[in-house]
Amino acid sequence: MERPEAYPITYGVLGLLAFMGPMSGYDIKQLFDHMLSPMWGAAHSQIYNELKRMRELDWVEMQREEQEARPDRKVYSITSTGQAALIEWQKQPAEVHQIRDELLLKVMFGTFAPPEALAENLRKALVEHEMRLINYRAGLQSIPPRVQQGENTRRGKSPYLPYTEATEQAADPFLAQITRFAIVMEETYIKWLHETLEMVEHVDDSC
Amino acid sequence: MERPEAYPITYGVLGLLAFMGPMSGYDIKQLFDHMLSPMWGAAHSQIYNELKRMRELDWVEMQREEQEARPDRKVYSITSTGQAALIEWQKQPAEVHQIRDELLLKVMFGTFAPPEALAENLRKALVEHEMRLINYRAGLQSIPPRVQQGENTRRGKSPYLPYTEATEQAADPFLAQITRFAIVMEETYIKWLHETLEMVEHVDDSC
DNA sequence: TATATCATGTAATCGGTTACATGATTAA
DNA sequence: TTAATCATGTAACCGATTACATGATATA
Repeated sequence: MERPEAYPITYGVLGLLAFMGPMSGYDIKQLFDHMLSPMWGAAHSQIYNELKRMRELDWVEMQREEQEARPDRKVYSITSTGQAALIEWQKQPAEVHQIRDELLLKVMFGTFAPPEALAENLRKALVEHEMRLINYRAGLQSIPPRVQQGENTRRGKSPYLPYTEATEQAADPFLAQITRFAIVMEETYIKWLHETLEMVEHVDDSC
Repeated sequence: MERPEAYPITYGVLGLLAFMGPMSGYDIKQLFDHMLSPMWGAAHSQIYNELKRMRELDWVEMQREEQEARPDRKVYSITSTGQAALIEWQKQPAEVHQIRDELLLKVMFGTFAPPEALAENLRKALVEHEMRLINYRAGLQSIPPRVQQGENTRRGKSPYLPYTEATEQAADPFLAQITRFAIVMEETYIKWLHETLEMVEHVDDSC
């Protein structure tokens, strides 16, 4: 079997360009951190790599935007080839998710942990996940002001959502559903962390 | 800062040796697939790499077990240096979990998906996650018969769990808690998949 | 004064996956 | 007869992270 020329992260960047309209690598990094953090993470260096890859594939094109006293912005937009690639990707089966959570390993081997050390790790995770939950609840939907909606934007160009006043008014239902995912998963995780912390603290007591 | 000489996967293998007693690389791979799948995955090649790494660190030692008509088994056991490393790891802060789920990317950019393609992916994920749930419910606890419990096993060697009849009788509480994690997360995921599938099918109807 | 933001890239490293390699036994 | 299981490893590749590199402006 041939190696694929693109990867999930590639389509993450491509999807953002299709969804939000033309923007720079820097903008994409911001959006990745704000919108895609519950699904996929990326360092800025990787985003620039993917943009390079996609230019070679003719999935995106670049226009230089000159600025005084700052480095020029390179604004990328999706091409029709890119649009087709995005749809093609949607037709392919998705790789099933594999968790890689170090905290779970530490809990699994909790027998070998000083209880206070494990409790400390659980509390740290609680803080982190509660912060995430707050952020998701505050609304992943709100689009950062920097990125303008161009004519390539989802609202005018979606090939599959019918154009009605309802869909025009409402926030994107898929984005809403992703936000919901992030929220319910964080809630479940947090509840479990509380349970686990209680368990660890009880073991601590009985010593 | 220095690069660490070991990684989560390293401690996954080390933890299994501490928890279950001495075993071969092949056994470890089986256990990884059966016990650690909700936390971390590993190819067999990587497990052999980690064993090599840990031998160099003196965290494990190897004894050859000769067999007729089959390749010799190399049985690894944790050393006292390894025990110390495992405890040291528990004292270090854990990296916070980052999700990388391709299906979520596809849902996020669902506007660009032919509805039937997205629905198909959601149904495939439902089957997969429901199978996982069944497996987790059936009991991750049940230890495969191949691996014997040696004297290095958790029940006799846990430095932090007091030796009582209660803990002796009960399954390991940490393992139970991991099983619980796997179950509640799968349940939440599945519920969300149903919701999302319904949404996608309704959009489909309105066309 | 010092950190954060804006803005784009390259280089080095490495964990993790896939493919390659071998070969006997056993169950469908 | 085909595939799975037992059993261990090496080699190639690559996605992803970290560090290196530059430099102006604005805010604390």
